Amino acid sequence: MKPKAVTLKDVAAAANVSRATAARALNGYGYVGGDAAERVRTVARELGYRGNRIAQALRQGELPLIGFVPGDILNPFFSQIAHDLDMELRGSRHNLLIAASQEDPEQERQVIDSLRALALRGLIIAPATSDPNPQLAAMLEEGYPLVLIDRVPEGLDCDQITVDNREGARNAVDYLIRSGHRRIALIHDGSRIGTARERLAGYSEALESRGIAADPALIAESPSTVSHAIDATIRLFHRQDPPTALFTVDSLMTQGAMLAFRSLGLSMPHDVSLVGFDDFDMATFSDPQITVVSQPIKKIGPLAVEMIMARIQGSRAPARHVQFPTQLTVRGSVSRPRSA
Amino acid sequence: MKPKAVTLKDVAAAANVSRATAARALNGYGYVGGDAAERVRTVARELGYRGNRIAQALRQGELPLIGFVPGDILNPFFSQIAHDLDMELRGSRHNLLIAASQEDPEQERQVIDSLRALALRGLIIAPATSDPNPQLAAMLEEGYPLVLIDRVPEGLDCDQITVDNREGARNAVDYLIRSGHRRIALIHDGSRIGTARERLAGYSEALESRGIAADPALIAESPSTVSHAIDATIRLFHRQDPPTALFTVDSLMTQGAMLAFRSLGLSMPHDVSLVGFDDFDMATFSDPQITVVSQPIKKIGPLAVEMIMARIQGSRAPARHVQFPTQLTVRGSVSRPRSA
DNA sequence: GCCCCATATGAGACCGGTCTCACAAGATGG
DNA sequence: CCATCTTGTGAGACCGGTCTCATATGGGGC
Repeated sequence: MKPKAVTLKDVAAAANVSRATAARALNGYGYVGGDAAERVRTVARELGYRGNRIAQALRQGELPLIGFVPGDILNPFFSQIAHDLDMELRGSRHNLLIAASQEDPEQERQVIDSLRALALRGLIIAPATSDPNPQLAAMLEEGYPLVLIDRVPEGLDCDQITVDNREGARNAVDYLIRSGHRRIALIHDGSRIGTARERLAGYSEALESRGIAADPALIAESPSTVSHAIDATIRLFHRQDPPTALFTVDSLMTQGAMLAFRSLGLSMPHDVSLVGFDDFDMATFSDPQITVVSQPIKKIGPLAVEMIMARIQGSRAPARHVQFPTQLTVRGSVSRPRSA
Repeated sequence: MKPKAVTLKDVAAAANVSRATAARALNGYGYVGGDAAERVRTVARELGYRGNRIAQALRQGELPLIGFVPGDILNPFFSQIAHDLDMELRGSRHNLLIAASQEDPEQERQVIDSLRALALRGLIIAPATSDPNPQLAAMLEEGYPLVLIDRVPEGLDCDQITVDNREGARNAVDYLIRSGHRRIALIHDGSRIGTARERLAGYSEALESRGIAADPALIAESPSTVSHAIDATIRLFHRQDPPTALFTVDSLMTQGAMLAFRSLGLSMPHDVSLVGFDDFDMATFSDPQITVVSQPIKKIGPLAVEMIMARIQGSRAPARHVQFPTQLTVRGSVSRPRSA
């Protein structure tokens, strides 16, 4: 009941050699006699010797671990990325430590601190806010391997992978306009999360470039949850002069809008058109299927691993800023407005 | 560019005390003079001293890490659990290492091996198969803290959390029978995964207890992916004498069935009834919403943490086998068969 | 036969902490 | 005033590896 793991010393003793020789035999470096090596390997197998990575790490400085700090693993966007990181990292014999920030800056700070104490080789983070972040700045300064995904704090020149939120939103809204809509509503969380801000900006740009005055009454702010989004949608469409189309800035809100339309008895695309940012499974399960701005999620994980590995291997290259374009995935939730 | 983390030695030197005293001051044990302690703490703060958990772990044997080996994090079932584990573990100042087995026994073996080398404090595993598992048996034998969830290898008396798959399936099928169905199809993956087998058993029992002969032609086997399930469903309903109801053993298959029905032009519940095992978001987004057997997913994570922590704290109590009951969540996807 | 070098091996430093133990003071007390 | 106890502190062992360096041995070249 006291497992007492087999150590190198045990193996060395059993094979009648010194720890140094045993280590050489097992790790295959330096000079080792053929039969000594043989003996050590046999004994190690028999004893069930299993190296202690902690000791190795202590000597060499780091554990083969990469940390990932998503906003929330429950979000399919992040669980896809977590999955890809896990797969990709396995190829480099690293393991993945996941600790969600719950989209809370303070929790994020603590989580990062606790991960750093573990002497991970690097961290992949989706920062909870786009406010300047001294903690990350300090790590970057120290040369700590760091890759930011999805969102980026202001003024931090760090390896990062984002998508072109502004353009994606602009395209989506422009598509609605080209379909004949003029009264296009928007739901966003007024959050610190930069992505939402950029999507809002894209919305405004699209309207402006087509000479449509933005109506502040059509812009709703709501926390990013399905139920809040339902409320926000209902409020928007309960007006005497309701919008003919809606653009939602994330998939949770899109789901909320779908449910709200159902309860309002509005049918898509006949009564109302909908475009959401971010693709999600349900978008293809509803009837009609939902037109969305899709992001190349599957490219993010592998690229993040590539970036962090480069840093771990000591690359001092200037920070890479990769911004993926989005793509408008046209499905069935948009048509010309009835009245138009 | 060579961060050269601040070590205890640096702090001790700067505070003009020995490492021993510095350690005592920082960790608050043993005797330390008031002003020495003060000095050490101040210096530590100024230098940005951050303990090295690896060194601590080497001395004390383990890192404050728990490993989690799910089948696949993309599966919402597992991402919910991962999320709960992460949250729950934070309370005990532990971090979560996630490495998916991809439902592959060989990969599982390797993953567990690589996690063990990291000297984690314990492992929470959803075994990929229910075949006897010597690796896990050996770990158990050694007294390694281990908690199994969702599935359990044969002949392993280990802390475990499962749900009553057989009863859940029996209830679901019985519900269909009580709704007047006689020709009830089943799609399962013929997998080694025990849960699927138990659900199949529940299906058979329900039929038998109502005196309905099971028709092998109504039992389809398909890998557990949406697209395979679509094919399987189509094959089942292309028969000259199609079933009037379908029971699917997991949420991916349920989704596949929904899509297949749509493409076949069958409308639920009018043309066909559907009950799925495992609740999922989309089940409430479709029209009609899907009747499912739901599992108390949110209870699993917290309980798993409780169990593993007890083992880590040295509990030698007999293995706990917790089996949660399931609940039939009746929604709108079942009605009396047309013909009946 | 002598020197040099390649090969094989062990001793021991080291990584950064924790912790035991010995020891030096000052306080207590009889 | 000496013995004893309480404090405060440092030296150094230790965790389990890695790795440098010194040493031992044997073969080849001259």
